[in-house]
Amino acid sequence: MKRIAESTVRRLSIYLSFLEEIGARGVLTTSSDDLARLGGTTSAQVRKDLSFFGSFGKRGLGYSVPELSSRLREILGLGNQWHVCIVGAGKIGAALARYAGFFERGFLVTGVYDSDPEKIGKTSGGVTVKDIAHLERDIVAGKYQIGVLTVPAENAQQIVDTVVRAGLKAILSFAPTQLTAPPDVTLRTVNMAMELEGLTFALTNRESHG
Amino acid sequence: MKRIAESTVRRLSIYLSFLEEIGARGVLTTSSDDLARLGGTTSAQVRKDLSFFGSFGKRGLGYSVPELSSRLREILGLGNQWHVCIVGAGKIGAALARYAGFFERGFLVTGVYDSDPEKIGKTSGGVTVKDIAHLERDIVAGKYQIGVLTVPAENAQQIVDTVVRAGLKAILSFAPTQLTAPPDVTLRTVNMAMELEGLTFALTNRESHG
DNA sequence: TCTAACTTGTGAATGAATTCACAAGCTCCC
DNA sequence: GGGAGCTTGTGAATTCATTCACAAGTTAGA
Repeated sequence: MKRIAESTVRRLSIYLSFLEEIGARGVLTTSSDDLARLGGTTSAQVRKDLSFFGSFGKRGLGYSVPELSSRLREILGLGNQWHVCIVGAGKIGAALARYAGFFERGFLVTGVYDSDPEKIGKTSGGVTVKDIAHLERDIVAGKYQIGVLTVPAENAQQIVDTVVRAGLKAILSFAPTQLTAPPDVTLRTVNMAMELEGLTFALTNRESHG
Repeated sequence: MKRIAESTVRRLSIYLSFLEEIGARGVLTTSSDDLARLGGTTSAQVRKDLSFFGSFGKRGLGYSVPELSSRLREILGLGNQWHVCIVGAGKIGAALARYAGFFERGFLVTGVYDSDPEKIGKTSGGVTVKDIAHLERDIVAGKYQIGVLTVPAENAQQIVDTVVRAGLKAILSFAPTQLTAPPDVTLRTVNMAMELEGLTFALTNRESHG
């Protein structure tokens, strides 16, 4: 398969959530134009994005909402359930652990880890907090496919190294620092400071803003 | 000024945080090569990114850490303090409100709003939760330059419309839905579901992963 | 069956971002 | 002062992503 751009995958997510929304309202058919309007893009872009994976529409008619939803879920790997561990039982970790949206999409938060003895053994978002000393062992045992890191910037790289060594291949980090992982590991970082700086940059430099 | 790509701005943020880190350790000089290694990019990319804004280095020698830090802070608009309101006093809103990293970078969370009477009047992250009915008035009064939205997907677009009407020009949303705003408003969305789907896509389709 | 009205799927064209490659400039040391 | 050794800044080349434009396929109705 040809390499797919990250931007394409992001748009597929957007299309899917739109499809699920209109599907729930009973809409049976849609068009690349509809999908584009909601996703803030163009119909050509929608068709090109989908064309990387096959042809799912009918010329003259458009796309079947249930069918395209199901194909997109499959492409995005949402067919099966994924076991997620959260590392760092702070406020954000707790908020994520109990976030219902995850569950709906097939993500099961089945473990929360922390190093603070004060937190270990207590519950966070319906899950008992485990000692981070057991994290590596649990990953090796195959308990998780995805790790979400909500730890301070100082510890983040070391934890990435640990979970990677244990065999985890997918990591989502909320630590405000740049991290590195081997190429066979997918690592995404959400950095709030960076997002805010994107805003202040725009606020400061908008003599001519598109 | 030429239009600057969002990816460039993101990298500037990375460079800055690296510069501040080594600056705190007393390092006085660095090179595009150092900056590249930490930022996960190339030295040519670093120099190109900086070249959009001027020339800050000395050939043969590199960059002065304090000087480049200060120029980047200026470019990113971090010279002045920014007043931030958080809309939605749930778990994530509370976590953000008390996040110290914001303060260090010059972001002051001076207002938290919610529509739930149970929450109004209580404190969240050191700030008293205000009635969302007052939000528009407070923005019009110039209390905030940046809004952070941690509200359910269903309400998000309506709140965007409200704060935009009130004159806010910079919005960071954590709602798991696609939002639209006029072109003179900078809107960034962090969508956890989308990030996780990026991971499951990679996990599912990695017969050949670069 | 034939035509009109649509909408997809996709090569080709364009546009944007990254990488290359090297001249220009700075420092150090003899 | 002059050469060696670095590192920047930047046009040119390349790679990657988006948009264009239209042939091909589908439906509906006469």
